Amino acid sequence: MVRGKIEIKRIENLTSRQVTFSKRRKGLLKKAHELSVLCDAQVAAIVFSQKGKLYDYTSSDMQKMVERCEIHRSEYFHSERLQKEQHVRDLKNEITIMVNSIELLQLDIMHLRRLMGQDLDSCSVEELKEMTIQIEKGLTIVRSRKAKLNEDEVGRLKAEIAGKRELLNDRTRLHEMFEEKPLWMQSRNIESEKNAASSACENMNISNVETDLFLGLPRSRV
Amino acid sequence: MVRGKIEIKRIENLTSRQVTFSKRRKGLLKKAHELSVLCDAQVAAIVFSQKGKLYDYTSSDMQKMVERCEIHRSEYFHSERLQKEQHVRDLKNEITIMVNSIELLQLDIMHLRRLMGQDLDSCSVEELKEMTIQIEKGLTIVRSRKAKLNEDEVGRLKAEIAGKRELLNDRTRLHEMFEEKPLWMQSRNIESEKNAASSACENMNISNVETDLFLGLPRSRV
DNA sequence: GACACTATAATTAGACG
DNA sequence: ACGTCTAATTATAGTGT
Repeated sequence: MVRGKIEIKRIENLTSRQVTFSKRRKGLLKKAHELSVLCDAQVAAIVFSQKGKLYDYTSSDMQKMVERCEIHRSEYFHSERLQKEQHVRDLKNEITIMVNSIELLQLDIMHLRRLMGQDLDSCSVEELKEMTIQIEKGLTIVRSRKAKLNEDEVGRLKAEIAGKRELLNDRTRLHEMFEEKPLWMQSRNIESEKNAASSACENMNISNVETDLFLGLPRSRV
Repeated sequence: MVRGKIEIKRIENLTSRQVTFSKRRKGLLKKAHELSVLCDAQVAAIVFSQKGKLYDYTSSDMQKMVERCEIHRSEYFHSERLQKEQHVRDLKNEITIMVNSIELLQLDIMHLRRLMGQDLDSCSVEELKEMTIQIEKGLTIVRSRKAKLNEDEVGRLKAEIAGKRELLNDRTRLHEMFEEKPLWMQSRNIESEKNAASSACENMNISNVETDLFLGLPRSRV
């Protein structure tokens, strides 16, 4: 066999292959380095042995570039991650706050429902006593509010009637001044005045009765 | 100048540098290929020209490895991302449900609060009338519940007293049978019986009065 | 495995087209 | 920008230590 020349195909002899690997690997990395220096280029040469061991050359620019890329990627990844984690934390906080709100509201409702006569099984006599007082207070307030609204309405109606009566008086005086009193006018006016007065009285009585009733016994209203 | 030998440092002449880049680059990639074939190794050689153009060689194993790595990474990234997005969606759904719950609870509370006499300004006379009826129903239920508890208590106490009295009678009879009646025993027992009876009576009276009052006028209790 | 030696193959600088 | 030629350099297969 002529010393030197070989075919480019897998070397079957293990020792020979390992030796060649060592020599040529060194040569490759050297050439990669020479190329990057001579020509000012970015060069990377990476070799894994069959056993998985790594041998490599990377020009400084290449290394910087790869590093920068990695840093960028990991920084972006990291910041995106942090942002999302913060978002999740915010949502969980919101949920916690809501759970608390709901619990408070439910307590509130439970209390109010009991005041309306629901779920009284767990209440003691003392609690029931306290609740009765609270309900009565509420009832008093609702009733007085209703009474006030009714009184306001009565006042408004009275004022309306008073206004009409005055208008009527003015008209009558006007007719007297001109001594023009046709029968129909006289009788009609007196009649309407009577009606207005009595209906106002009726209204007043009704509202008074109602007001009295609101402050009195509930049963007596039926 | 001796033809051939050069120093390993940046070639200043542009043309010369470009020529050398071309020749040596080709040589490097060829050597990378030869190494991978001869020694059955995974080899990658990557070169960027100054203009940013890429020239590379990667042995097939290397390429597969890199591809597999990328696929794995992107699959993992994708699945992680999907999982997190689903989590965020779940949290948002939870919040929506809670917001709805809170709104419903608040409506409930608003109604119940009005029944307890708060925020009545916006209520019409008709609404107030309806509310009064509701409150009275609630009040009746709370009162009858309280009355029932009190009656139960009274029943329990009466039974207790009856039991004690019987026991006392038994003992007295026993003493009569043996004609042993020391003064201290007789007096003490009668006294305790009296106390028990009177306190039970007191309780009964109070509960009767209270029950009557609850069904009567609120004002009359003050 | 690593190193040294050496004959020979392979690469390539410089020049020219 | 690329191919060719040529002399000289460099890399390395085979061998031995």
